[in-house]
Amino acid sequence: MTSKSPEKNSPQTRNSEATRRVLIKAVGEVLAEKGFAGLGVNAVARQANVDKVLIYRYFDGLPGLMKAFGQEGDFWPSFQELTGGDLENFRLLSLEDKLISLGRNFLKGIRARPLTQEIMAWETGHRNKLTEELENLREAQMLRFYEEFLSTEKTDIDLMAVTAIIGGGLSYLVCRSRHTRWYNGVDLKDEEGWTRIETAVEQIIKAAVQTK
Amino acid sequence: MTSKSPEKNSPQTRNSEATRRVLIKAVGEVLAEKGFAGLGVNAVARQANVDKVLIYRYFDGLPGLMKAFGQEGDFWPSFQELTGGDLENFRLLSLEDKLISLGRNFLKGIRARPLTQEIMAWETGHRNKLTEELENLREAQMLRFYEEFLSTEKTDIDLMAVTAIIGGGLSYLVCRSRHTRWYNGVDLKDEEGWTRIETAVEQIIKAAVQTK
DNA sequence: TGACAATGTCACCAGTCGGTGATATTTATT
DNA sequence: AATAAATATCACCGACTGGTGACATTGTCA
Repeated sequence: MTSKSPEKNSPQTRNSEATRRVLIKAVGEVLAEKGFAGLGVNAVARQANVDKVLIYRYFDGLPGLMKAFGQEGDFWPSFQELTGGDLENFRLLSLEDKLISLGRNFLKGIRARPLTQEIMAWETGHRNKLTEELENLREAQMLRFYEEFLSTEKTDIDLMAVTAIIGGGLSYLVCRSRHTRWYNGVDLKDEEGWTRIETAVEQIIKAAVQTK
Repeated sequence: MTSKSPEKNSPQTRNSEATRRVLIKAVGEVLAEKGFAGLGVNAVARQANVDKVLIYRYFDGLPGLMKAFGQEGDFWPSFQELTGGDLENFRLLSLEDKLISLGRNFLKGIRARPLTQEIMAWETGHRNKLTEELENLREAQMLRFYEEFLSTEKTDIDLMAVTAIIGGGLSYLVCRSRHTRWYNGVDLKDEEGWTRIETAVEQIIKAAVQTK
């Protein structure tokens, strides 16, 4: 066996599949550390300890790498999370209880995903392969959820529009809470503020559903 | 030799106050054209047709200039706008009608302010002198509005939290609509989608207020 | 063994960024 | 008119960016 001669610099793994994975992982790391603004070929390559030219070779540039990253991750609360774990049981709940559970679990799910928050925040102002990917995932999942659990419900209100406002509001507040304490007199840095929000969501849903 | 490019270049106004104004105006222009990501000393100075060193001299750097910009503009819907014009008349409305009017006018107000949208979108993910300034303005205004028109109302629901969710939701959807068509099955690029949202807000408010 | 593609490293490009020190020009004061 | 202060311009710095072509190393197959 030839001398490995690794003393020079990096361990040149010579394994394209592994390198791909390292690069994809590095995207998440850079995103977590520097945020979207710091995400570039140089930063990612540095983080992966790999030459940046490989990003072009393997992913045809940063957009391609971002798309690959988007397809790998656990970015949105799953049906399991949204329903509280038991899909069949969830199906038997009243509309009111379904929506309350959905709201509460959605909030919990995105609050537990800082990376998703970063992406959502960026998504509000920009568009790229990653945000596109994530957007498609979310939209498809939301519509599937609606089909699966809500489409048979009889109601006078525009369920999709109402959940859009509430879901958007929760996303907005969660994103803002990362850098801003107060919104409309609610303390987003304190757990008490979030219970206020959660209670308000419940009140809204209860009231809206009763409207027949 | 001396071949000084005579009037090829700027009219060196020699008027610091005017230069200040030109720079502040340039911030808005760059923001409108390139967005926050393209906002830097070089870009602003280029837009203002002024040397960038003046940004440091007059505003002690970009943050100071951004703060000055934040104090100049018309970024948030005024009380006039939010109440529909007639403050005294507004005061006589029922809580339900007050909130519906507030929601509708708030939506209208921010949809008409692309610069505010850009700032809000940025604010979701970052923090700087400008977003701080705007944040303070908004928070103060919202609390003043509450004091002035809503604090005397008797209700079982958490008015501030509910309006935080709805206001946040509307802000989120407006910001997203600039780059994304669909959210939760609602078409944000079509006026019909916005009437759905507006109707949903009304329904939510009506229902929530009835809860006694 | 030799040939060759796959894989990884390196050096360099032109462009932009924020920032600064030196200098030129105008205006106000004496 | 002489001088000093205010105002604006210019040239340059080091650091970083996205991107590319040339080169070195490895593994595989004939």
